[in-house]
Amino acid sequence: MRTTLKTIAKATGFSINTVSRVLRNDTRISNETSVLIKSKAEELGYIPDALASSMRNPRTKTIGVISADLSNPFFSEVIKGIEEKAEESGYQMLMGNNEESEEKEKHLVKLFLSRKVEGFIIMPSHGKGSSLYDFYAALPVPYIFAGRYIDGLENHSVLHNDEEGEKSVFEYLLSAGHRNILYLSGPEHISNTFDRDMGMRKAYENHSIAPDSRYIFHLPGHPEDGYQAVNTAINKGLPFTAIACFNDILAMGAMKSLQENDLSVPRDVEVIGYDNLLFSQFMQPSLSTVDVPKHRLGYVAMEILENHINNPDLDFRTENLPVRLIFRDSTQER
Amino acid sequence: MRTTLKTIAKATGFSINTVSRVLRNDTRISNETSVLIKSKAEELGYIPDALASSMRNPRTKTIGVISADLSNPFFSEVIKGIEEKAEESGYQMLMGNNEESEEKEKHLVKLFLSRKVEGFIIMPSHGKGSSLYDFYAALPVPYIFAGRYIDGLENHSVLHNDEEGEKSVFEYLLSAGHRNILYLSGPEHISNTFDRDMGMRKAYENHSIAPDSRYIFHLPGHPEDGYQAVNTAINKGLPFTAIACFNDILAMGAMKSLQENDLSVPRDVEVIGYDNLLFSQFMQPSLSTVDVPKHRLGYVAMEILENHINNPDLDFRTENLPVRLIFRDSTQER
DNA sequence: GTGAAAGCGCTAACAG
DNA sequence: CTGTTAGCGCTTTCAC
Repeated sequence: MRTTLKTIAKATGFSINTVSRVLRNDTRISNETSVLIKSKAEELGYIPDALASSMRNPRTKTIGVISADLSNPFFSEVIKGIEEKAEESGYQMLMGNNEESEEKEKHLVKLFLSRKVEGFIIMPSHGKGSSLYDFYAALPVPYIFAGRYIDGLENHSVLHNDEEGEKSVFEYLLSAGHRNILYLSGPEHISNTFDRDMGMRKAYENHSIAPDSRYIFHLPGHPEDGYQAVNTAINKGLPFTAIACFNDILAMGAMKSLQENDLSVPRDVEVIGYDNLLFSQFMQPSLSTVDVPKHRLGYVAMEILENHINNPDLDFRTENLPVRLIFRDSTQER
Repeated sequence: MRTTLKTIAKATGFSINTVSRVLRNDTRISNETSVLIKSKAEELGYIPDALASSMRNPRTKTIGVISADLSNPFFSEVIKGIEEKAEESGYQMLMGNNEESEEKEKHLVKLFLSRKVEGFIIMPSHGKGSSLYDFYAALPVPYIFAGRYIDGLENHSVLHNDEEGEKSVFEYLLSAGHRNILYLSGPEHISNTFDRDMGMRKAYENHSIAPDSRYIFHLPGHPEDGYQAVNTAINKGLPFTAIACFNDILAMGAMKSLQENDLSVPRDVEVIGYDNLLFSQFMQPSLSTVDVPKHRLGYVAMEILENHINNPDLDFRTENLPVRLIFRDSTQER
């Protein structure tokens, strides 16, 4: 039989209640009693039943974290940030993977709700034209979207200024004189793609140039996609002198294609990634990229969530973290 | 007020019990009743309280997953494998990070136990000379160590044949004629380092050569460590023609140093990594490495854990997954 | 087929 | 300072 408060109560002669109070460090308990009960609890290997406790005390100290893909290094950095703050605040994480499916995401949220999580941090699978607007709007607990947003629920998001980030990339490339820039963009159903495309367009506008749609690829974002896209461009005879990528992983694939085609980076082609993943500084040549504060994104999301948990009436508002273009060896400028 | 079984019972005129039965798809319920109650539950937005349910029904369908570092791409692949099988089996994951500390690990295990997890998958922070032997040996639920083991609890582990893996690396290098091989090994407190060092030694033995301790570095395993170690070797004037690394991340740093020192890979120096992380095939030159079945490791660990949860009397036994040396462009052989 | 009653382990409210 | 009582939401046992 598992040791419960009852076991300890019987063993010490006190009431269950007193034992409970001692173990929660409640006031108004004599020191002797406290010491006695605590040592007995230790002796019996008492493990509190957090589930039973949550039945009376609604604070489960648990949050739900749902990401698109646990194995993606971008998300895992974010999750680490979440974990760090959660741990500091005494929260535990229930984790799941939406596998880029809205159905799966909804299912997980329900499951976690059933487990009485006090709030959610979600990296939603779909943002633009999400079918989950109503679902989220009706959620009984606070929720924060990290790194992405859902149309109409922008105020629940912590973002990293995607528009500015991509704009700075194209400002650099256009100012450097490039006129044939391959743009390996992201999947169209997420907000990041939308915002970065917007940044790209604004940069073109500033230079009074119309972007050429033949140069824009919307890709899932894996290394092979970048590799294929660049191969395709080369085979089609599409001339280009620069490549802007939606993420470092695409850039990795793109560089591979360039190398195989004997195009030198940055002499023949300048390449810029996005995200600043750890490995990007170790590539050959090292990758110029937009630094996204991944760890901080997660940390801040948890900070905000906790704030909302503790202050249910607080209004939600969008938080937008700054990004920064970092020059390394894959660009002329350094 | 939250919708409970009671709410639905009141609304339909049935007893709480009947409602509970219907919602659990228990037998002996008339079809009419079932349909009526289910539609009412849907209408009222009923969310089952999994915590209350667990009080009577000990199956919480939750496991605890503790890893050394969520942001490490190796672990995140493993975790994805765990997640996949867990999801298939209807399990949820409570996740935490031991930050390479045994104290933190123990604390997390207790916390999760309190949450009534049915079992654990752990990537322990320390293996050789762990102080947690007694603690684990007394755990009231099944537990599996993934990728590492703790002395004396080897039978609780799913491993990837570390000794064989490193042996194959050194067999290749020694057979290719290398006699000055830099070995950037891992931290001494984990089992992987111990086993791989053993593999290295056996390979040397096969060739009747004594390994030179000046060539062996035990490092934490970050890119900077590899970078520094190779710089140090070069500055000391230590001659070498090959580098074997404990992981791809170290290899990444090592290659950077080589490139800065105008040493050509693989012409001047052959480099071999370990783990076969995604990015290793996209490095320049692409990295020869030992492929570790990371995803499978997690998947199998969860399979085994589930088996033990369902069959408490089952004996634990070590599972050892095969690894394979993959030749790419950082070695002469391809 | 359905209901009444008991109880999982804990905490809160009240009493003394 | 400590004990008694009630009840969180659910499932189980035993009736009918």
